[in-house]
Amino acid sequence: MAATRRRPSDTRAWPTRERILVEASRLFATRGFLGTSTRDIANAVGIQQPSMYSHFASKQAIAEELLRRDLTAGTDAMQRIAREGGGPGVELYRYLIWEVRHDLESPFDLRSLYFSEILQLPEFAEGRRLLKRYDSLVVSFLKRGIASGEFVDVDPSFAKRAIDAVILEVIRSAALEHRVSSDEPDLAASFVLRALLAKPSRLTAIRAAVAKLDA
Amino acid sequence: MAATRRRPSDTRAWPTRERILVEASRLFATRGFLGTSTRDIANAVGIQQPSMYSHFASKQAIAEELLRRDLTAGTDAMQRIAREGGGPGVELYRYLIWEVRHDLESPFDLRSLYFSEILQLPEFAEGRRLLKRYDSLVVSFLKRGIASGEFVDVDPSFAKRAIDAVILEVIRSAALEHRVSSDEPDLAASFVLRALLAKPSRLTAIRAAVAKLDA
DNA sequence: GTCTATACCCGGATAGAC
DNA sequence: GTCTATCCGGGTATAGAC
Repeated sequence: MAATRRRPSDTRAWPTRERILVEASRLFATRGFLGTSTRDIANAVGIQQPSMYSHFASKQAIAEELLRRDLTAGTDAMQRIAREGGGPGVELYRYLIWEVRHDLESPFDLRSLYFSEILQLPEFAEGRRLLKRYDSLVVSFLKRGIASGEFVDVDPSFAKRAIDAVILEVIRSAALEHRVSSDEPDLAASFVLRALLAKPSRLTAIRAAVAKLDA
Repeated sequence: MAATRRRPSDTRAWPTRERILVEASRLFATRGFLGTSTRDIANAVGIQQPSMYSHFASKQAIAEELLRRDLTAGTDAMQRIAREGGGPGVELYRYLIWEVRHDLESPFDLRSLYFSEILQLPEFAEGRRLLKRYDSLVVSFLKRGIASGEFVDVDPSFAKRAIDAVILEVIRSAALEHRVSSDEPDLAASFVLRALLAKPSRLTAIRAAVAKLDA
């Protein structure tokens, strides 16, 4: 069971603006958006606190950019995988693998932004809009799987929430334990598919089909 | 699909100490522990900020009491259900129903304390200890289910994390949407059991057995 | 683009009157 | 047990030199 260290990237050579995004996302994840000060971020980056304002107009602008990048990447991946086809089971499995891998490899750690209620603050209207678009993509995808009979007949909104929850937990424990087993993406995707497939025994065939597609 | 409003309880007659715990848990959930000020809590309770210190020595002491109450209740319920028997499937289903109902009916909202990393702060050693005890109870229970063949052969630690994630998500969206469908406990328990049962078709029988036990 | 200096408000916590 | 008054450190953000 191979283990990969999370975010091994040496960010010292990165542009300051990128390093602010990376360190801010880490601090937001552990201390919350409201619990993170601009001084904390500046300290982690290694600059003085006011220097941040050459790159971002406010602390909120940092969170907004993180949300925008993450949500457009997720939406793009969903759409690409749906275009490539294979049926609901294969597509959901591929998407889950992509999402978990993406989250584990990303230098950004965004769980706090989705989990806490800061998205409900009036200032975060744009992030809310992007999130809604992404949510309805996933729900309509689950609906197709249920209608086709490949997924069990569960409330698609509930299923979407359960999927998000499992993904978030994988990211959370990866950050907490600093190292994460490399089969975490498959563990998560398999857990979700077993819960959703009308015939869970199809999981083996789906895994094989995806391995072929990605080869 | 009946809907129950969350926490309808009129807390105005409660002792101040209890009201502090209730309002603090709500604020911690939405703004984080670090993002919540003692003034926020006092305002929500309707007292002046320094009056809180007649009831708790510090903001941290409030969080500690919330953790202690929640973790001892969960551990007690797990142990009671395990004593009453019925086999891994039945016991896990019962426990999940209990947990989700308990969380939805509780006046306290503790997700931020478990989700964020404040538990990692050195000050929260007692909470960490209680959480570890609870976690190992759940894991050893899952191990028995796997050994007996009733659950599929998954990493029990991963399964525990996935279970926690689904429960947390149910609480989260209940708080977010202010009302929650009364079959949410069954949706969550069924999702988890489908993912874990070697024969997901046993779910119907398990549900029936539990209905009989609880009648 | 980064620095120092600074404005100004909000944070947790204590003292002491009632 | 609750109040007012207060301490002081830390919060976001801006001004202006280099």
